[in-house]
Amino acid sequence: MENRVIADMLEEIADMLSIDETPTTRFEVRAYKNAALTLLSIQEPVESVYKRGGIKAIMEFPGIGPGIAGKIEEYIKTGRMKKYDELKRKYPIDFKGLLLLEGMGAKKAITLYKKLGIRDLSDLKKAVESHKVSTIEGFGSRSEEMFSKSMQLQESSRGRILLGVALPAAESIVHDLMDSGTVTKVVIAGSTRRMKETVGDLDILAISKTPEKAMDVFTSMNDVTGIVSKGPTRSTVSLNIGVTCDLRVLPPESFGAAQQYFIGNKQHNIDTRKIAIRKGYKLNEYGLFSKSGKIIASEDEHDIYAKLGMQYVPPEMREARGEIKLALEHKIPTLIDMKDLKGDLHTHTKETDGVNTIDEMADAARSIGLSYIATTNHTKSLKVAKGMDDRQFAVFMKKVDKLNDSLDGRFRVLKGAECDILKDGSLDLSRQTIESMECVVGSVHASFRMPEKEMTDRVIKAIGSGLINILGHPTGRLINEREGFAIDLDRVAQACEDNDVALEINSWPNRLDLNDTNIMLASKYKVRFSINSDSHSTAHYQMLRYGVGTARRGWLTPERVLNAMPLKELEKSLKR
DNA sequence: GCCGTTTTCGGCCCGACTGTTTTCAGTCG
Repeated sequence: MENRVIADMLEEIADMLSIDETPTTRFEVRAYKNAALTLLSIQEPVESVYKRGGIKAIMEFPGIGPGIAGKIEEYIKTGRMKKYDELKRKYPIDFKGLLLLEGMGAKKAITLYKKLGIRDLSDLKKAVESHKVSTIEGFGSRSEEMFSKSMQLQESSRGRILLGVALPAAESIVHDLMDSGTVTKVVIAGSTRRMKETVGDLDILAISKTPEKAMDVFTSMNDVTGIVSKGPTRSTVSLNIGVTCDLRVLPPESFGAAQQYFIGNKQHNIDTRKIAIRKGYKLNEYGLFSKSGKIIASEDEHDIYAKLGMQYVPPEMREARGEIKLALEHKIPTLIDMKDLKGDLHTHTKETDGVNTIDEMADAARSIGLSYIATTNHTKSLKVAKGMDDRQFAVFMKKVDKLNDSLDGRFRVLKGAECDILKDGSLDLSRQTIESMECVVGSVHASFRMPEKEMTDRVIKAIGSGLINILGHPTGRLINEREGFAIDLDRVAQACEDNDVALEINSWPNRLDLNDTNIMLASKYKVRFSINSDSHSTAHYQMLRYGVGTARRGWLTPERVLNAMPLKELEKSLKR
């Protein structure tokens, strides 16, 4: 059972309690919401926490006390939660679906249910189409329009877009604004800035002497499909990629505070504000203020953290996963950065399903500042990708030798393969072929649907073979397309530690596998990680930044990253 | 309902915008 299930129930309890608001329920509502947030942020299923340490162990988590822990226990034991059921009988509403809509909160949802019997999105759609919603007190034609627009947007985008779509889009907006000369400073904020794997909307912050003109540029960009709202300080547009984008124009003196505030995430901000309060300050999006209202810091984010006695927190870490404590202790690690990458250990060529020659791949890698790559074509069982057999690899490796000779030490191509880990855990090439290679990625590409134990045993057998250097895309998930396969990552990471095998962070925006939380989980073991592009063309190297972003979200330092090593050191490390 | 470097009672993050009002509730980030 996923923690999300229980978190959703707690969230709904909060929604339903919020309707009969009294001074006491107001904070009860907040307590349930906080507990839901906590559940979403913990990696271990709360069910196994409970099995291990009972109700006491659940109460260890912040925001979960005896009341809510008791309800979680009840749900784990009986599959029901009395309080939830009682409230739900009173309000049989699909809060989760309805509250995704712009301008819809719990109170409006309940009003719509009481007056019109609306329980879910399809009810609401009918009511909006027949203009019944605007007959209700407190709702007007604008509300109707907004709900209608929001439902359409949701249908077309189904929520969130990939970072690989969001970041280039945000960068292009930044570029357009700078180019127009209407802004003097502009930055990306929000989950895009935190390099979250999916993004629900874009946030851009700017300083402008001519806000109206900046907003004109913003709302008339090519990619804009509609204007949701437009004002001098804030405008929102819909983009053709299926999400909305906010532009906020800010006074220069509060640009730092605004960044701190709009980069988020929400819980990180709340925690930071609490630190401010403890110090007798007040923190908001305009600055850090003393009790008397004197500005302590505001122009520069770094100053704000410093004045709070904290180390600067890189945006990718701002997820309320313990970074606040580290910042207070001045123990924020120096995270891996793009410039730390010396090479790329997972690339393909036209011999299999790539589009470029090995010469072109090497050349492109060198031109972005890398000093080596491993060429890792697919193996024979992956027929769709024209996987190669032992004989074909022998021929190809001669070509690589020749290329390396001609490069004369200016760049190095390591011979390798992305070798399929077959159903029984054996490898898709002969031992002899693999032993003649320098860097081998082992990957699961078929028979995904195995029970967890079987899959874990399969992968661990490959790790223990002493023949692979890197476990490729370890969970096999495809964001918004396919769940990862069932695998016990603790056991896999332990096996990697024992056999000196690195775990891949695959940089494809629809993979990002391992993801941030799995990186944190695996980091408990003495394993290295390899941030690879899995390039199938020279253009794909640019995806490395998504892998690096994900590694930073997982708090990785360069020392833990295999391909942050200089070539000499790497070669030693790859010896099997 | 949760929580404790002013604590086991009395607080709980905060400001702005929107639509619908005529002074504000609800929603959002």
